[in-house]
Amino acid sequence: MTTDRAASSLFAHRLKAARLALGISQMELGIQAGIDEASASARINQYERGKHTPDFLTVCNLARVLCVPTAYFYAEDEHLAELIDLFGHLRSAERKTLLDFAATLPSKKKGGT
Amino acid sequence: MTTDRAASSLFAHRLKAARLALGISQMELGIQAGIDEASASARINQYERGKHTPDFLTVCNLARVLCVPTAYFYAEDEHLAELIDLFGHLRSAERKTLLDFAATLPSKKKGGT
DNA sequence: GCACATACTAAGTATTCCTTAGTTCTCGGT
DNA sequence: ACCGAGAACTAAGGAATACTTAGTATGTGC
Repeated sequence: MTTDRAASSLFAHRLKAARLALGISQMELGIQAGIDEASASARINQYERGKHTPDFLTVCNLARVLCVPTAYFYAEDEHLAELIDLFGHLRSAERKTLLDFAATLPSKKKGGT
Repeated sequence: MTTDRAASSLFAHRLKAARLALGISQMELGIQAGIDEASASARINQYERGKHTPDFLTVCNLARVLCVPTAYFYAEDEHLAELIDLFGHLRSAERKTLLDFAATLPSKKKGGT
């Protein structure tokens, strides 16, 4: 399993991908996320290179700037990452519809009652 | 918005809920997640009370024990948390089905093409 | 009351992050 | 080729946070 090794780079990878999708610089991302202008560039770079990991509040701010749910950064499964991203762009009614549909699908185990 | 305040307790809340759903003690959860027996109880308690936050690798281990995707702990939206949990119990084929269905739903903005 | 399991906490040590100050890389203009 | 500007990237130390240890509280059955 690559879970251990991937753990340190998963967040970094998703952060960089989301930033490039928006087409802004590391410094700009940091500033818009509320980081001091003097350290924004260094910090975002450290995050994207996997050198350091931000605390949860910072991740929330980054997610807001990048227009993805916070959970997106922690999705190990690629399909799950996409699903979370899509969910973030839905209205309340469609979110409910999606959830209801998911509940109808057969689960792997724990058949329930 | 309660995003800021919730940030510190969101992980704690979801961790406790998932542990209780499994019906194991704080110490047992910690031990099964690979934490030293001597500090497992204290650490899990600190996590559930929002006193401290574990690093990403530890979160992955906790998720494995608790049978939820890692991203589940970071879902701000309650519906999203449920969706992630359901996704975790699906087989590969059903995951794809769910993702395809999500893609058919109308998105909030950025109508795109 | 006692014994045991579980939950919880304070405090010091250990570890990690944030800030600062800078270097390297890339590219467009001349 | 050279220069300048913006972007990416890095080392190192001070600042902040988590982990370990040791112990206290709470609840339950005997």
